Amino acid sequence: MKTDFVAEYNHGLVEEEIQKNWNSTSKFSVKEDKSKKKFYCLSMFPYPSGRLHMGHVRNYTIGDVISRLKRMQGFNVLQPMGWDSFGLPAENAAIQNNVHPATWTNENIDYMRDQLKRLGFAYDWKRELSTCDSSYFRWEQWFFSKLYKNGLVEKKESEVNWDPVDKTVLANEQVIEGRGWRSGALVEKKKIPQWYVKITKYADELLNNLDKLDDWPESVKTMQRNWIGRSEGVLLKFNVHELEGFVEVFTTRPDTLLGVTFLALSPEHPIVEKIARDDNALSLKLKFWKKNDLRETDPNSLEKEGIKLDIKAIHPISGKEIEVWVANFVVSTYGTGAVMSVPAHDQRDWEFAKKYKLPIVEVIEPISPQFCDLEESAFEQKGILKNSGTLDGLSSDEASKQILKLLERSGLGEKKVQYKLRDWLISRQRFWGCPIPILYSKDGSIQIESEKNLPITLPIKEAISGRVKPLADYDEFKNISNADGTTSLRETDTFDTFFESSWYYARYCCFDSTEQMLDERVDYWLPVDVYIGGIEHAVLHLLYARFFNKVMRDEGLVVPDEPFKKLLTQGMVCKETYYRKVGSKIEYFSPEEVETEFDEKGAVFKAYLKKDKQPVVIGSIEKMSKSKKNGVDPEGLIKNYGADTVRLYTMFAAPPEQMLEWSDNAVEGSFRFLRNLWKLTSSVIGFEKLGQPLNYDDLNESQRDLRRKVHQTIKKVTDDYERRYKFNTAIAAIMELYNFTARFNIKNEKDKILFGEAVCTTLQLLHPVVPHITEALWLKLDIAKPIDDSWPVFDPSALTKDVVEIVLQVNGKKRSSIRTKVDLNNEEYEKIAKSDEKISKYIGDQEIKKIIIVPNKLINVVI
RNA sequence: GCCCGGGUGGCGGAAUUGGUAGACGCACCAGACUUAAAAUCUGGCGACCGAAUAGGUCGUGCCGGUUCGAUUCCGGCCCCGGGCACCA
Repeated sequence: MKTDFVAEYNHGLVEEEIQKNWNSTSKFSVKEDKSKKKFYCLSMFPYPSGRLHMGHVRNYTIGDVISRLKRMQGFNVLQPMGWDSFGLPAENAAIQNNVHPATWTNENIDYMRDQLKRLGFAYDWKRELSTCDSSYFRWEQWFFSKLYKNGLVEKKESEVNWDPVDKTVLANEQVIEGRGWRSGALVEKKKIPQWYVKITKYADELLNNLDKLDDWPESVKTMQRNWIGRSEGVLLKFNVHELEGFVEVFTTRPDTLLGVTFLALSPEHPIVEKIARDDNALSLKLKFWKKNDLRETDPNSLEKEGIKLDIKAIHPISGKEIEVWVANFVVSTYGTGAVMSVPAHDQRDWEFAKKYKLPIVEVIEPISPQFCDLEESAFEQKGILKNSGTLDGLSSDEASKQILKLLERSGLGEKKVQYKLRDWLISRQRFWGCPIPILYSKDGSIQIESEKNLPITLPIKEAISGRVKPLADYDEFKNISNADGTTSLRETDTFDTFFESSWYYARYCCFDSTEQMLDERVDYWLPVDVYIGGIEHAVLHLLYARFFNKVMRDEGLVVPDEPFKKLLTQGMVCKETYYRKVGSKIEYFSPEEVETEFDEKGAVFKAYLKKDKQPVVIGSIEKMSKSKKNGVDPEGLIKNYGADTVRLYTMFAAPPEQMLEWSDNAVEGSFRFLRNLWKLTSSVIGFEKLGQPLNYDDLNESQRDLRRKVHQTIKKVTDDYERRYKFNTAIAAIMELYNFTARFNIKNEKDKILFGEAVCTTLQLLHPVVPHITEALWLKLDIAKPIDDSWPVFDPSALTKDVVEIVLQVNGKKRSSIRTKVDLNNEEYEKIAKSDEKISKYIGDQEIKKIIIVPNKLINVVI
């Protein structure tokens, strides 16, 4: 390094110089190398919203620490970055600011790319991708046509949220209190044909493979299991003479079949809709229920209601006639949209039966005598059959088998596995998305776009006038003239943006392939070794990506069954809030506007606004957000303290999976540490043998202590980074090493050498977290070998001790401690315990029952 | 309601296999330096009793258990965060 550094730590200068060096050598650019072990470290790519927030900084710092460690350990590390650049905010910004979504998006990408570079992440920038580029999404369109040909795609009618003013479908999140979030219009339920991908075909594999994901958090796996929601049961038919047909129901409790006293159909059930056509009263009631949508109301507070239908169903076993009801508590989208009601053994049915005075027949008795009063509630557990004819006395499980056999024989029932998971609705009526490559002929037939016509791009002429409309409004996009003189209509829906993010991890491996979606390079890099991102993607993105991977595997595009070997979900970044209540409204204040007072212990007990000196309420710790005014802009912090300080603090304040509470004071502390590190390292400049192997014979006690501390720290930090992913404790250990080294007295040449070794090791251990300052200092020390060339390895012989401190306990309570030689035998330990002054005082004249010895650690005398 | 997490000083957090609870950092307090302040350095810092830098008692959400010994294991309860939610 040519710059002569001043004695003070100048973060701006250091980071600029070091980054210039990285960029000019494309240091983190990688390619496949079969001679090296690969490591693929991926952080979830951002939506280019405008600027980075602290959540991004945390996410990407975690990834960078892991990547840099693995690089130092000799792995061939791939760490790419890109942009999830299709999506609604661009469309809204476009309409508000009269710019094209692409313009807005690309400006944001440029700004955020600079921010990422300023933070010094070791990305292979040549692989950068943006999902709104046709070079990316053309392969998505190509892959969609594969799915189409394989029957994994279908178009079907479903109910969606429709905004009548904006004339567009809204996602559930965009419906606020029943109104469109932008137009404010009352949202309608509408049935329109939509494209679906049959994720349910992979339900079993998606579920079963979760067991193989040993390095995924249990919570995420549980969430996916619940989302897939597999349950085994029986699908059975109740004949209905009036309809010359039957009602099908799904049950997980066939053992309760003889307790069925009525059927309950959902308000959207086809039979109900059919009857409602000639029944005004019923039709009105259905409309009323629709208005008070069950899905948006607390089920516990919603009163169960129903209407008896004028039809009867025949019990498949007893042959008795039972009533058929429409009931508002039956969900139309699960199972068959109809249930067999067993009021004695299902709480919901019980409540309904009580209200409408329907019969309650007990068919299951508790196994062990336990109090169960059907006047109070239903008995939902398994037990012993009664009132079930020949099945009486059987256990629930045995009875279930028998009933299934009976039903199968009569053709009225069969075994069935039911999932909560539904097929994935992928069409969106939006402009800023990837067009679905489908054509409709005049005769209404559907055709997939031929491969040679891909990519189907968005009409971008509008860039001039800015404002975008739904794709359906662009005639030149929609109307297609075919070679044979006929005309077709193009599909005007675009893909759900989760489509793009479901396969980007694979595309990074062969980012520049113009001929194929994926090529043989994916075999080298996949699967991703560590995937880092927010827990909010636990189900949606992570389930879709797993699904995509399996379909790509079945297409022969990738090899592994699962895309992400380890998943690391980082916690939110939070900060304290301050507010005042003005009437019913809450007004928030940013921490900078607020002054706080401490009590004598240092606890904050009073806060008031700087400008009017009046008190404000100290609120809870919340996720950083604009509305709570508690956000911290990374850019200002980088300017003031440098990227290294920001990186150090975000890693030090909390373990990655936990919530991180932001504290400006503590950031200052991290900066202080780096400044001190700069000073300490400066004192080593010009020392001999820096970064060289040393001779460790004939060390005195204090030299051995220093060396032991160095090697203990290497051991702990390696384990914390690599196995435990606990960067906070790794940094704490390095700080301890720093404190130890700084207090070390240099008295001779050998001291100097060991001191130098300690400082160099500190820099190496810290390098993944704060790469700029450590590399700058390393260069300043003029060590030939690059800092990131190797990872220090601990020397077990350095850890040995001659003397240890032993804790002396009486009845498990610490009473004394003593320094002894290591590895004494039991008699010696006992002797030590008995001869200790304090211990003998506690023993007095009492009898010693036993002595427990943990070698080199603890002696416990039990009296 | 169900399913996951979690509860440790003034605060963020540590204690990895049951073995010295509070590492590391922040805040706070005191001292040094300074005309003064900031910065920096040194020391203190769980609570209580105590003149104490002597000694002791209590202490990891609450109640109980196992153990020589429990923040850690078991049973019951309370609170907080997150997810799902009339899923038959």
